Amino acid sequence: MGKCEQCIIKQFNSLKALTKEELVRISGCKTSKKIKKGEVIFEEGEVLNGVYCVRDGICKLSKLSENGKDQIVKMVVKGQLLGQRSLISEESSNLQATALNDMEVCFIPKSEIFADLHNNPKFSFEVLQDMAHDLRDSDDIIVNMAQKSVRQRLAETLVYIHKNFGTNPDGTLSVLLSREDYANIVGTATESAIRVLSQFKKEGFISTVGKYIKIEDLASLKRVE
Amino acid sequence: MGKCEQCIIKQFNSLKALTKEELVRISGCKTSKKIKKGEVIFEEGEVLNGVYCVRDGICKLSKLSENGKDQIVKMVVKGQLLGQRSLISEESSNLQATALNDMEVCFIPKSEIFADLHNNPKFSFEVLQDMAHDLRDSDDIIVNMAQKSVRQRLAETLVYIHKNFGTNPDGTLSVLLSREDYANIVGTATESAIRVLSQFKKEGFISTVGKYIKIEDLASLKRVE
DNA sequence: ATTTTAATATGATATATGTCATGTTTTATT
DNA sequence: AATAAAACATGACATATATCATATTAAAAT
Repeated sequence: MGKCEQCIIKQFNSLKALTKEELVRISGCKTSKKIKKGEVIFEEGEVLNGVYCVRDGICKLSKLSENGKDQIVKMVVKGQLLGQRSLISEESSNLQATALNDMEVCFIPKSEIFADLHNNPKFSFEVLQDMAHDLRDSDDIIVNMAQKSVRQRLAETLVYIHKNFGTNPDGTLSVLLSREDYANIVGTATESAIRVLSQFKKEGFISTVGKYIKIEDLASLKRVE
Repeated sequence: MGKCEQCIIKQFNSLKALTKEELVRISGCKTSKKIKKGEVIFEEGEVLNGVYCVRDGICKLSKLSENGKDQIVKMVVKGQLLGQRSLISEESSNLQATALNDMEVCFIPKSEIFADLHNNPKFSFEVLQDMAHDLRDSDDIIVNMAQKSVRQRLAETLVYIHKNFGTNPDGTLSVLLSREDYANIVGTATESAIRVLSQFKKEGFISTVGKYIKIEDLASLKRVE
């Protein structure tokens, strides 16, 4: 099992603020885990006893609505921490985490994180900044949900995924989502998401390579009204 | 001007984690301010040089959407801190704060807050918990926006205001919002908000006393489908 | 007190989106 | 390879909500 002190992944999250000694200590009690595509990492209502540091892959965070739909609230990729919010508020998780492709994560027990949060102000400030950033993102999502059309939201989702999660060598979006996933991000019916994507295809904004989506006209997608 | 060490308000927010000495120091450089109903406390894009501790009154945090509507994302009341997210991320504010009634706030300079965030882990943990809580709320709002009807969202808004901001002696909601405000919370057209509120009145779920709304049947409002 | 302005209310209609049905294609399973 | 099961696609129609128009009422301003 790899050592946290030497792991590059930590550069991308708050763990970078830890000292060498703290990392060695954490390294000693962390557990690595492989998670298969589609597997649930934790469920809504589950009590988390630590955080996950995502070494590879991507997952979705969703919340079941009363109408039976599973609204996707956020996606967490390689480099990011997973479960920090629930850990800090010491409540059970309000979201379910599901792997969107094969993942590799390290689980760090709560006690270790808490120790560092209380002893290393640099670390807790990093976590604070992280959450402040998430909060800003949430505000934007709320405004989009409330004020924009499905067409606009879907266009923005594609642009967001392109920008943040990148593309494969052939230019297709590296994250593979089902039409239902797209619907659950945007907050619409699966059929509506399908229709809008078909429309984007007709308009030449996107193309599809098998199940993968390729953005053909980013500028137009950004301009969608 | 009152002293922070003796102020009861701090019991309701993260400032309670500060030591007596820290409070005395903050007390020395804070400034009190009265804000009239309708006044803007800070604008979207404005750089905040500190946080506000709300001693009295209530304000709305909103974000202007491209379609010209001003989506209300959160309300901040007496006892809470205002502007902490922007302060921590060291970005300009992504939201505008507007007083919903006459307010009394204390402004605490950024340097003081930062000093304590870096030196008092109890304090920074309190702020962390605060933000974790806000994040959870945001998740819920996103799901509601995405999956519930205007009628449901408006019913929930009334229940939320009733529960969190309380009532006047005559039972009316103590927070006075225009129909436009309700529309901007729920993310709908003003006319739609008016229609739904009229409907609630017809159904006997609420009544109105002048501009004030009184909840007559909380159970039914909670059950609105 | 009168006028002006803003807020609330309601009808008529347009539009976006949801729902249901059905067909096709792709992916899994035997 | 054949079958079953998902995922994707599209039409027809229902419904929620937005928009525009126009009253009515309440609050400000003169």
